[in-house]
Amino acid sequence: MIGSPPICFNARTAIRPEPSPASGVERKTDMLRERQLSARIAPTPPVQIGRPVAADLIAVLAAVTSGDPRVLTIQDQRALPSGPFELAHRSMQSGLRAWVERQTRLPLGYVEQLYTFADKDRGGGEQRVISISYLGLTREQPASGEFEASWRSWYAYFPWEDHRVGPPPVIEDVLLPRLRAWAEDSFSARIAHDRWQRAASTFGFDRAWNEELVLQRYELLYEAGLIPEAERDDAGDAPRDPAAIDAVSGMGRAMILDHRRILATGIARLRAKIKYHPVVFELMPETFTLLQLQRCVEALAGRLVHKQNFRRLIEQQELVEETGETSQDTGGRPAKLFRFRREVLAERAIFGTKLPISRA
Amino acid sequence: MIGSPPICFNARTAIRPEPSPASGVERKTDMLRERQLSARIAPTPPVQIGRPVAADLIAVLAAVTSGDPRVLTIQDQRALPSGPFELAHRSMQSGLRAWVERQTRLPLGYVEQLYTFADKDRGGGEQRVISISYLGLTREQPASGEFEASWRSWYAYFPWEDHRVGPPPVIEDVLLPRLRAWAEDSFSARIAHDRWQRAASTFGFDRAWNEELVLQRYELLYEAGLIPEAERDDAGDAPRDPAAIDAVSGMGRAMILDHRRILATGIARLRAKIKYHPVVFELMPETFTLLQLQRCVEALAGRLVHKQNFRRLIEQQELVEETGETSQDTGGRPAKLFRFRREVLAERAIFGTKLPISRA
DNA sequence: CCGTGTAATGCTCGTTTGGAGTATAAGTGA
DNA sequence: TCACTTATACTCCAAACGAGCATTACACGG
Repeated sequence: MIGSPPICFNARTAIRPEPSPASGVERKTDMLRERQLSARIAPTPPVQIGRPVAADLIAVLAAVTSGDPRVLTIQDQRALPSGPFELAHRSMQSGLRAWVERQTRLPLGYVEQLYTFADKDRGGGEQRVISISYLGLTREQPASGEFEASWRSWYAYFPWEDHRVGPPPVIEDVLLPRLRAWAEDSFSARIAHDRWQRAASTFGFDRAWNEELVLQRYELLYEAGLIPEAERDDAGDAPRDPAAIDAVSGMGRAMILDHRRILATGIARLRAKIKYHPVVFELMPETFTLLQLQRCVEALAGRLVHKQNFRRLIEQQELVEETGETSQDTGGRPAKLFRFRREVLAERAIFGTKLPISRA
Repeated sequence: MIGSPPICFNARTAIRPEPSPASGVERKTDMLRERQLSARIAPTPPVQIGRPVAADLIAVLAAVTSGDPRVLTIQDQRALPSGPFELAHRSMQSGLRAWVERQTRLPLGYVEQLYTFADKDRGGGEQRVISISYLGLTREQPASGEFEASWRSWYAYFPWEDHRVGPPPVIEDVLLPRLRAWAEDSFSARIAHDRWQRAASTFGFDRAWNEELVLQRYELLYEAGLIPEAERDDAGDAPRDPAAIDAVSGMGRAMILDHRRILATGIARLRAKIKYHPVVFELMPETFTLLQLQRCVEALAGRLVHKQNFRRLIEQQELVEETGETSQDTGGRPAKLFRFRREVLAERAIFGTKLPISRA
């Protein structure tokens, strides 16, 4: 990547628009700037442009339905939706948004770039593919319907990530012993120690569980050869029968290419984000009870939250306001209905919304 | 929890999690995976490959020399180094690393992807360019020498970001009045209010200064038309005379295209990162005193730190170990020399290195 | 040799957060 | 009516944090 050109640094002049990596939410500003920029004249282009590559977008679209965090999948739930990068749009972000909304009729409340990958030969031959992945949040009842897409709980792909009812048995029953075996199967005691160290710290064998290490855990399992995708790659030839791959007990459902890794990246990002940015509301219906909100957060974080503290936090931050109505769904004292105070998005530049996650 | 944009809370430690798609530090895992993936056979390229585009990499290379945070620039300090994306390397990250090390002879201790941009019309006609930006940290005495590259304090580009000796006068003397004028120059009182609200919160007129909002501040100034680059874009034709652009007092040195924006992204990312990940050490020499370390952090954060608390934090986290030697450079009691305990990188999967930033 | 300047260090304090627990109120359904 | 479920109001406590005071150690200049 990056070429060898001795001293060259391109003197390109065209200006690059693009939505803010920070705000995620596309602002008027961005649009504005983009329009202006595209009207500009590029003064001095003469730069050797890199050789052509192909680019496409991959989306991790998340929603939470009845306490279950879901992700939109295609191809028999083995792939994330993706599409070619088109020039038609002002920015990739708006392009992604338009594309998703057209395909699924779901409004995307929030879009954020995740990561850009470059694989050698994917599409064959000389051409290289660049994949730019995005995380998008949408409301409930996805009603995707249309084509071959379907929503699926992301814990189907990462069974070890759901700690809402305590640590999943699969960790101790399957992962722990296999990771230990992997660690011990090393050339040196040093490597064995390091391996075990990593396993213990990412899975919390020796400390508290950290729900944000989704990607690290996946990568560790991959490296340890416990992930079907890894075996497939190792083989160097066609993947084994999908059914067989899925059959690898306890390791979760496999996906094509590195889609599962991208999904892990998205989950990790989202779990981190909800702690300091009020994005959860993008996943909630217009009005909701505090318990519903809490359940949503718990679904994402994969762990429980202390109810009283959760409420204290939400209230003291004035994130929501009462609608005046109440809901008496789940038998029990009726709960007040709330609505997200969108004003806070403007009020505070960036702030931390915190999540009280139980230690127990 | 939750949320979307702002929720306030005290400027205490606000530890911001991070969109770290991975650890940033390239691990064996990554290499491994990439090799495997490239050997893999794509089962069903579910995706039509997009039309060819050009791609290049842009680097924000940072170092801290004698209390000054520097960035590597080219073209008379008006551009960030960049180069075409080539297929020669296993990954973009390793490509970037190799390229930089070859060009500058600087070892990159840490590399992290920042953001990927896509422009319409840049290289002319049909072809579109994708720019993938990276943040790289390197040791002191950059000794770039070689070609037209030079290190430059990043506060030359963002004069309002250095609060180490208190808020820079430029904020109250220049920015505040101009932003107020911009806010008032709106169609509606509502817009005026929103504009002022944003200005006040990002620049801390009505609350504490938040050093992480580098990008938001830059974008705000851009939107307000106070940034030379914006005028240039607005003009719709060739940029004005560079000297004239730089002359815009108080607004910092301009750069080509949106390089300054990318730099802002890098600074913001770094300021956030040092609070929960021990990356500062990548900028330090092999051995150092705690005061030097503190100065480095202060240079990056653009604000002072409480010395005693800083030490307490560093020690209790066992990030460093004594070398046994002392340094008696700056007249005063000789300071013990320390060395970073690299083991911690392996010990803890991710942990928080916290920084005690003074409120005063 | 003493006084002064500059840092390094050690310790204390009071406040703020954040995790947890207890108690009580207010509905539904059997 | 009771049994059950959830909403809500408070209280406690300990760790984390921001700040300040006091003391120790050197270099240097008279």
